[in-house]
Amino acid sequence: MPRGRPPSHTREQVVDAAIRIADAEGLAALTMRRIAQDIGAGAMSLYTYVPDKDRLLDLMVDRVGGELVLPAATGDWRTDLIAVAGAQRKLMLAHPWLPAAIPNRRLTGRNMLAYLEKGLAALAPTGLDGPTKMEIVALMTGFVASFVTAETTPATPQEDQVALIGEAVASGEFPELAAVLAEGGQGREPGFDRIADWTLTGLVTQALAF
Amino acid sequence: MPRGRPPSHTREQVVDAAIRIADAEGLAALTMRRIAQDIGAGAMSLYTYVPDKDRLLDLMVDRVGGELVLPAATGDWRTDLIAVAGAQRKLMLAHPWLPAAIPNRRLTGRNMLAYLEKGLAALAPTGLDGPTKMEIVALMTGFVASFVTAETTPATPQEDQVALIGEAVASGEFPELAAVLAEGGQGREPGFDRIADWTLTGLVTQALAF
DNA sequence: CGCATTTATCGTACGTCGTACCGGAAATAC
DNA sequence: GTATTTCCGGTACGACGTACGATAAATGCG
Repeated sequence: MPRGRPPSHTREQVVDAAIRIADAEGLAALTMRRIAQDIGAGAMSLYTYVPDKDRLLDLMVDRVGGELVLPAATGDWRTDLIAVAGAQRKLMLAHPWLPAAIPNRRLTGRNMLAYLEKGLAALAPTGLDGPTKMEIVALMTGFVASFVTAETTPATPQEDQVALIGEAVASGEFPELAAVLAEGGQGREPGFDRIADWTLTGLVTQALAF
Repeated sequence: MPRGRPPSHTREQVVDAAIRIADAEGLAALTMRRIAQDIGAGAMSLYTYVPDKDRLLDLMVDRVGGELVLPAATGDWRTDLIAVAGAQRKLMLAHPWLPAAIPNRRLTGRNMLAYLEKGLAALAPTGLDGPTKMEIVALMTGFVASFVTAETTPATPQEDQVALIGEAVASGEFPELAAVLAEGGQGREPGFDRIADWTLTGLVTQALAF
């Protein structure tokens, strides 16, 4: 039997509440007091379950990492790799704070290791060496994070930005930019699946050709 | 002649001091009070030159963007694009806070527009449509930022991480990861130039093939 | 010159944050 | 009972961004 006063909550409850808040209101709204309030505890009680806010973020990242669902590997690296990227994007769209929270957190838990494992497994048929496979998985993660960040940031065409671009184009110093803007949206943006295919296929193909 | 009390400093001085601090001590050490102290002013005086800290970050990003130096374009998109990526990496290595500061700041000033222009110019010979070129430049920026972040983060092999990986590998649930680790460093990490070449060449090649 | 006007300076202060500290509460072991 | 262990959470500290407003320093006008 455990000695001492029994805990009123669990680490999981704390992490879940934090994820719920971050999902709904963003990372900026995620404060220790807010989490405590959500689970009906005093602010300082959280420190029974989590050493500090930074570790809590680690735990959040690893926890949502467990939500990654992937179809069974087909053995075709192209298909499998794109599937991993797509699953990751889906995860990041469900948890928009994720791209901002990931950067420095290398391998924070088993779920992140599992993700890495999936990426490596998808690349296994290519026969690439270990460091290259690691690099490609890391690159893929970064790429997906960048894409989703751009995707979820509402494109903010602020007045001052419009003015800036307008006069820049008018100045004639940015001919390529002017051409692209003049062209309008006729080319249509490529979209995630196409971009992911280009990026990953291109990257692996080049690595193999080397 | 301007009326009123003349300013004791300039916006440039404020931005420069901020960059100096961020370069030397990181973004976390960049506080308004610290900047003010550095230039010998009261904290609140800064607000004469800058509306708030967030705009100051915009100004910092755009300012260092002016340091980008590129060799003359050769007309070969592969060479030119890699040159742009390399210059951007150099910039980020000189200002390690840059990758963290860029994310949401779309086109904060003329220097960032100039960077975009360079990227588009490098891609001009490919004949790709506007949106695709824009996407590729954005992807390139994100990729370089990811790479430099990984590069400048001191790889932190913390005890707990080592333990985590150790037991994970021992559990047998991560065969691919185990294989890569067992393989040792024989494959040698590819390095930026190689990676950039693979990524960009692969990406453009795939886009062209479409 | 004096005086109104304009602009910059910056001390004080407020609200918020992460979290150190520590007395009190709640459980078990003896 | 009492000692021991563990968790709870109020209070408080230092740091942050920055609103406010009194004060200072310049010009333009009489």
